[in-house]
Amino acid sequence: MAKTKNYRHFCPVARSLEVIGEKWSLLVVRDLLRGPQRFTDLMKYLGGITPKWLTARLRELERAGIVERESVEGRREVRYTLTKKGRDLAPVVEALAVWGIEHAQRPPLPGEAIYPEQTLSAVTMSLNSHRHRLDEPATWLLSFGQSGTHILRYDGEHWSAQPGQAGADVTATITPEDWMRFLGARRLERAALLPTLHLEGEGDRIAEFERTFGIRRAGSSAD
Amino acid sequence: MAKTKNYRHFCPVARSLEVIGEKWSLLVVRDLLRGPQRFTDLMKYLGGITPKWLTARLRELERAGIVERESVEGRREVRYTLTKKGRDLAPVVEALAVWGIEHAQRPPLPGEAIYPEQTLSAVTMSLNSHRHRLDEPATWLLSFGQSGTHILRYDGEHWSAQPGQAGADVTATITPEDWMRFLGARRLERAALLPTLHLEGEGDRIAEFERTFGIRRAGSSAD
DNA sequence: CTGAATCCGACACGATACTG
DNA sequence: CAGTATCGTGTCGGATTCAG
Repeated sequence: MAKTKNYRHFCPVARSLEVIGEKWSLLVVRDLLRGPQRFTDLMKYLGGITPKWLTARLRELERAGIVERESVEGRREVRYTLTKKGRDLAPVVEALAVWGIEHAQRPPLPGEAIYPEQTLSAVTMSLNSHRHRLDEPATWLLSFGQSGTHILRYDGEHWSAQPGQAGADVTATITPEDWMRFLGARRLERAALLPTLHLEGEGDRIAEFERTFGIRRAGSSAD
Repeated sequence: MAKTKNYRHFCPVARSLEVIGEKWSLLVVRDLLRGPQRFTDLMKYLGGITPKWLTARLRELERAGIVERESVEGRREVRYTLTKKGRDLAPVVEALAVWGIEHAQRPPLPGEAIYPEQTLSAVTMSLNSHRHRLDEPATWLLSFGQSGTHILRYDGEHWSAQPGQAGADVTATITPEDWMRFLGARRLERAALLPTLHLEGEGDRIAEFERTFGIRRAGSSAD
């Protein structure tokens, strides 16, 4: 890494890119931002990386003080965690997610790795970044069948997402594939895909959900 | 580009990196964020890029709708400008600059390309990002000898920088090299480098300047 | 002097297989 | 589960050349 990806600029942007500009590096950080992960978890989320390169990236990130490697006592497991330096990369990942949602979306490709937690994390980043507000706190449950359930929550100020279940104001039941297709669509096409979400809840709470995802209203949407 | 830097994830972060994750791409955007530039301007600021790769990156960024190429009527000059899609990358560059200032700084290497405008742009990003405030608006003049003069301005809310001269509250006269060394130093070492700045102005305005650059006070500094 | 194109070598990376 | 090893390909740097 130090060889070719060396800009020799006295510029913090160039310096940052020298550290985390290699292929896969920022995606490793993206996945570790959701919490500690094991080697095979990362392999799964990064779908397509070879073990050789994941090892290489993790070693580099470790040397750079971004990632910490913790061996679980007695077990063969290794947990990778972000240090503070690593967590401080959150704004970078967030900015990339926001830009990607606004300017680089496309429908999912056939056979593409599909992990709802990644998209939900991106959706919350975008909503927080655009300061999207509701009139009151809300809890939305997204049920992806055997791919698990996730909660998208607005606490009156910030948005957050986590795997799990809870009493929800709105429940969406949808396959991961259809969810991706919905997110990958532009506003006008989303209305047509709305039935695939099978929304349940009170009428005005459903309307909030739809507005948040850009149905029938411009501006302040997760696009 | 489309070959190896293709993640096949349905994730906006991965999508963004597919578009602007190649070497040099974001640095081209960094320099165009300060305004339109010609091919040779970019060559200069990117110190080290080969014309072949600058051409390649500009073509890719053009195809991606991030950069626009404008031929100046009658002349051979070509001006490269950012589109809205390109300007929307500002938060990404900003986040990288902030992280780089906080976690990847180092003193300038000998023979390293030195362009004060790049560092000033990064400094304003960092100050704005940390919401660094002064009690009143301020205009600071940085005179780099034959490398030109630059103005760092606080309008009571935001920080900005531009090349040029103006009546200033504080004037610093310093070589670009010493300025880089100052910025590359950690807080404790900066105090020692302070004399190289040759600050002029009223006592309390100078104190503001010093506080902003982390002298004698922790927190809310450009570090 | 500006805005490129061309050839070549180094190494970053992908695909596949294998191991403690 | 958490990696190594081997081999082929693509990306990039360096030097040179070229047309307005």
